[in-house]
Amino acid sequence: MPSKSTKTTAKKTKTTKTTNKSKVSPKTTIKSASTSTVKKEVKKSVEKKDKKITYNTLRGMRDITPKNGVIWQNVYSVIRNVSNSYGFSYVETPILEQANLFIRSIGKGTDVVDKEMYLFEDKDGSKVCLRPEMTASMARSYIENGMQALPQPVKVWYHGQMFRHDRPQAGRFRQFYQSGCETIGDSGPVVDAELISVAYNTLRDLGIDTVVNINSIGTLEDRQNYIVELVGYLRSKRSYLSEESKKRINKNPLRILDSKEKEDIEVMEEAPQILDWLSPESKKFFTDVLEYLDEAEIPYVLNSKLVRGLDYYSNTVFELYADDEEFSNLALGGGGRYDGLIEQLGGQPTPAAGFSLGLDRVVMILRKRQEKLEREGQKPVEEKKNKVFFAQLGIQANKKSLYILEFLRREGITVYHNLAKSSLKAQMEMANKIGATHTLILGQKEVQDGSILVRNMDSGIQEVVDQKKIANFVKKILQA
RNA sequence: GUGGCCAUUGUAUAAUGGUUAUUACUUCGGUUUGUGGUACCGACAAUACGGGUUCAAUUCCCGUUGGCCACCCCA
Repeated sequence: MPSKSTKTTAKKTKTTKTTNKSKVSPKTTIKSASTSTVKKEVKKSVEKKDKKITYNTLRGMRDITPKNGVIWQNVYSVIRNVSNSYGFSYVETPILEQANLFIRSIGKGTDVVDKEMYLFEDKDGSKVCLRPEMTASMARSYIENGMQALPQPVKVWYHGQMFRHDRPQAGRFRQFYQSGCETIGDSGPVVDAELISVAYNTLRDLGIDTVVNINSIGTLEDRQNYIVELVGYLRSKRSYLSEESKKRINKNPLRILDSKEKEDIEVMEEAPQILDWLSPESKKFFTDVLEYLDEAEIPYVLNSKLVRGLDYYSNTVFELYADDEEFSNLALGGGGRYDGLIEQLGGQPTPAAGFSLGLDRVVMILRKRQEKLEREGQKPVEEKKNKVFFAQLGIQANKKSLYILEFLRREGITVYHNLAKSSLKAQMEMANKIGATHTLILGQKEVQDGSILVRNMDSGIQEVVDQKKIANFVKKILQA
């Protein structure tokens, strides 16, 4: 990870440096404004000439490097397995969308739309934006592709980059990765519970135990009634609220519920609870969801202050937090039901629910844990396995190498190699560095014999193996 | 968007208002030709950018950019 700042260095060459020094050397002691300006201008031009232009990632964006690649692939693989086994189909949608899609669905007045969207004009003047989340895109895709004609509900999963112009922070980036599931076309509470179960178990399979925070914000009608009541209460306590929350009374009163300000927390203790304002149907729905969770043995906490910032949610809302003090402030995922969204975006009235996981945060936790283990001297699991390196020597062997590698690959065998190196010594060094337990050596002699030399890197014992039998021989090594 | 801390090679570091900016690791090459781990030799590689103060700035000051962290918000 970038523990240090990115280096955007303009690299001066040595020659530049020396020229600079001599140009600015104190020999020239004549004090005159004009000469010193001239000196500086000369210095500038010399420097600029030799400066290498370097490029770096934009703020809040980052590379996934080979060092972290393994862990990301592992995360993807777990997500794929879990999502597929619950019957979700893989989908993708474009990163660039019409801006209005998000403005209408997420809602004006939310920070995501008002402050954080990567919004710009396309060449034809239309407003487009980098997607800040996936649910609206998926709803659009459902309508546009006529998925109401598919057996309902349509269950999909995805992963991809989202963009929000936020100030970067621990576990927060401007380009961030989300993976999630959406179930569109079924209004049953079991759908909500299943989604929570998928989210919960995905994280559990990755080795992260979580606690589900859950709440119901009812239907739009429930919520409107509640907001009237809440605003009334807040106005009566206005003078006790924080400055920030005073502004929120009109703009976004629900947000005051989860404020972290001391004053606000005190005021909110007496505030009306949304659960008391749910219609009987909403209440029933919520208790049903909870019963499913109980049966599934998924740990959850009722959190009446959980509201979530996107307008399209209705009834169930939830967030998952790591059951680990070190990371307890970061939501690893969240979601909820959004029964009104498809209709709002121009489709048939269609119930739906979904969740997404913040993969950057998941990876961050996994990486920190791995680093901790490494500090304690434990080898990563990967390095404990047997690894095979292939080395070649001489032109004939070198030319034959690609054939052998492909032959082994078809047998499902992974071999590390560096065909660009010619000296055996250099290849042995490399084999050692990557932690190979065995090295296959193909030289002039072996090409003629139709054999391959197999060296055990620990014992140094070498065996001559017939090329025809090499695949099975290597398989045995890798299985051991 | 607001605030705090920070910025020297790929990584981790040392030093200084004034000769060639330290050291280690990594990378690359070598210590004679078909054998790695150790040892030895060598090479590449940095003061984020812009401006100011100064005879002289990597060092002091300001701005910008970026990083870390918190708020806001969210995943």
